[in-house]
Amino acid sequence: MSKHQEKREESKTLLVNTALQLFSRKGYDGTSIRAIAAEAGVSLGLMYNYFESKEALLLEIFNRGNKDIEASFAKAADVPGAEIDQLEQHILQTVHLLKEKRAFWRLLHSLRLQSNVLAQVVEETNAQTAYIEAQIRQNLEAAGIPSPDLEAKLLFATIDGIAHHYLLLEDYPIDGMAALLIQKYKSR
Amino acid sequence: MSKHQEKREESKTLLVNTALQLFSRKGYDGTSIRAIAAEAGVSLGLMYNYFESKEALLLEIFNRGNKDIEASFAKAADVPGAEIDQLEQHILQTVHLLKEKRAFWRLLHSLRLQSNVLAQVVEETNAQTAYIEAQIRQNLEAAGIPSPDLEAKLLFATIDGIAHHYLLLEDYPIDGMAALLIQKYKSR
Amino acid sequence: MSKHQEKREESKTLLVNTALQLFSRKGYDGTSIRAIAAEAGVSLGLMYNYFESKEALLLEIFNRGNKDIEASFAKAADVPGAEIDQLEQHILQTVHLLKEKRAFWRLLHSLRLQSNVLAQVVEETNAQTAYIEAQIRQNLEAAGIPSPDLEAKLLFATIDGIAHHYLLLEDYPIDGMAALLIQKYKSR
Amino acid sequence: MSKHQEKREESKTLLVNTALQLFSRKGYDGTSIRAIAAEAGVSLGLMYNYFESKEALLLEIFNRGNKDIEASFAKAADVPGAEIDQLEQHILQTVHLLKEKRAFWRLLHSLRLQSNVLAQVVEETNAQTAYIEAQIRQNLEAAGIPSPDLEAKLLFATIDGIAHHYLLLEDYPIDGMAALLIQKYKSR
DNA sequence: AATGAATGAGACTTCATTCAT
DNA sequence: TATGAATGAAGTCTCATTCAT
Repeated sequence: MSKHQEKREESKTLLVNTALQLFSRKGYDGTSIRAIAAEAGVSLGLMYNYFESKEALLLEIFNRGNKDIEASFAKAADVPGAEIDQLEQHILQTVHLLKEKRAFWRLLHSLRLQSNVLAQVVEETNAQTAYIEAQIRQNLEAAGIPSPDLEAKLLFATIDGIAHHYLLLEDYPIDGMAALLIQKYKSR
Repeated sequence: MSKHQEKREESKTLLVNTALQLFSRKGYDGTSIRAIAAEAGVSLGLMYNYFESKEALLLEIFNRGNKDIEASFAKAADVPGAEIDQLEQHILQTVHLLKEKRAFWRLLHSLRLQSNVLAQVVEETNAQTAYIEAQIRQNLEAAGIPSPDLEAKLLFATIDGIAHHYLLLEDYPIDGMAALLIQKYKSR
Repeated sequence: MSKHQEKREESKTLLVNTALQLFSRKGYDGTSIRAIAAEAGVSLGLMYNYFESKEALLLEIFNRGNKDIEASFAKAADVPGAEIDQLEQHILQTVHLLKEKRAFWRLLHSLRLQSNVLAQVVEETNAQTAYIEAQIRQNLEAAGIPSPDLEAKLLFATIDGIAHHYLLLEDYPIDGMAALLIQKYKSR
Repeated sequence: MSKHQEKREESKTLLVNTALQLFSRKGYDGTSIRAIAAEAGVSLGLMYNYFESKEALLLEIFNRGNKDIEASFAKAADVPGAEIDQLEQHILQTVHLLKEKRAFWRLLHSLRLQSNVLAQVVEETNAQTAYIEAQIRQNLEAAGIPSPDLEAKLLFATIDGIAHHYLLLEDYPIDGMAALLIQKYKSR
């Protein structure tokens, strides 16, 4: 990669990260391009050298975020083990990601119900979501649990609910919650 | 009630309901006053005869919504029964409310993470939320379940997660989810 | 005058007086029809039964105010006396009117430079103004003062300046100012 | 100064001057941002790149105007001479300023009685006003004139009245007025 | 005559986006 | 590439005025 491309990549990453922080804190509509540029310490117009529009910037945030998630889960999926252990791994992995990418998850959860802003983004995230749910279902099925479909949905909803509360509240005991949830599945 | 007051109340309710539908579908920021007026079939300025601002309109939506919720749960709380039965009642009641006031819940869930628009509204809803969680904890405690605090948080997160998915997706099997959840608590 | 007409006149006067107070305090542009109606304790629409528009109401205020001024000066003009005494009378009369109709004068002075609001009103007041100045000039001329034209303009400007400061400031020593001004003309 | 800063300053000054002309002609409330932009030949939104609000633009007009006045009087104050000559200088200086900055003075006089729009602006101008009056009083006192306080107020009111009439009327003989006024003080 | 609900033009302001430098 | 001045559509809100009751 040339010096030039490196610098380009650096600026892009700076803008993406700055935008993510602001979108997460103030919301997508509540964050202006000007504010992002100011916070990043670059000029207003620079953003348009890298992104076609505000929405394209958001899209890039999601692309990178999704890539991170995928990578994280892909790594976890390679670990062999009993189905229940895989569920445990999934839960712990989710908690880990939530903590590490809190801003991204906040943004995702805050935009999930705003269909106006995000046809394309929601598509992709829904696909990922469906995939995760399918994996959970397979694990439950393999573990011989009855009505694995509803059970998968239930576990998924529970994880999502915990995530949402963690993102919403300060001092949410997410580790305790994860441990309790895992224990419930182990004790069956 | 005078003719004028009747008309007033009618217009207010029309605006509140129209705004709720649009806020729920397009988001608060994505819905303009003009759009609300057009959808309601009234003039642009009418809203300002009844509400001080767009935010005041939102506040009224929440006031009415919170009143509905309170009334619904107050009625349910009177029903005596074993603690587990009360949990069952609470879950069924929540499902009932979700179905009946889908638009309101969508709005609430979509705004929960937007700290910019909502100091006051969030306050009140959080208070209600905390109260519900406390009730769940009491029930769990009375039923002799260990670590009732985390358990309450877990049940609450699960219900919230189910609600969120119901609000997010078409054709979510919420009744099946509720039944499965109830069964889990009954079988302990 | 019929009972009906009396009541009509009463309502009109109430609106005129209320509007005068508010226009004087908050300015013409800063006072809404709604505010006038509220302050007068009548309905918003009532005003339009008596006045064609907000501007027509202002016009009526000026008509009545001008009538008062005219009457006051007409009475004073009848008093015979030396020319200097007539100047004294004029000054004292003006001070008297300023105190008695402070709100009206404030309104007049605040609108005199706003050509946008008031073609018609300014016309009439200017006519009166010219007439008063002419009278002053005649008196000065009769008293044998040189360049009576400029002198009249000067005295007029002085009186107007005193009036303006009286209307602008709290606790302006207008009586002392009048006495000093009179003394200057007497001592010539 | 950079190219950007130059352009910035140019646009700011263009807007300030255009706004001053329009405010002076049509009044502050009677002049819309759209009208200012159109008259200046720029876009509607440009103003907001330089001023926070319409009121901030007005404030800038006053800041620049006050600076001009201060500079003008500061220069005059340095000239030594008898007290009466200083009064003469003050009067001539005022006339000069009135002619040179007619629009600004018209605006000032038209806003002086509108307490609603102007807390901050009026403050500063009042301070300047008080200072000028105090200087007049000192001169009169030094010249041995009795009741210098009232005399200062009288002279100040006279100058203000002349200014007001000059600003109000076309073809006002302000030079003749100034000469006459000066002569009165010289002949004592 | 009196009421006040309803209207809609127009005001101020924001902000994503363009483009000359 | 980087800058930031400039644009103008669109948003919220105000208010004089109309009109059915």
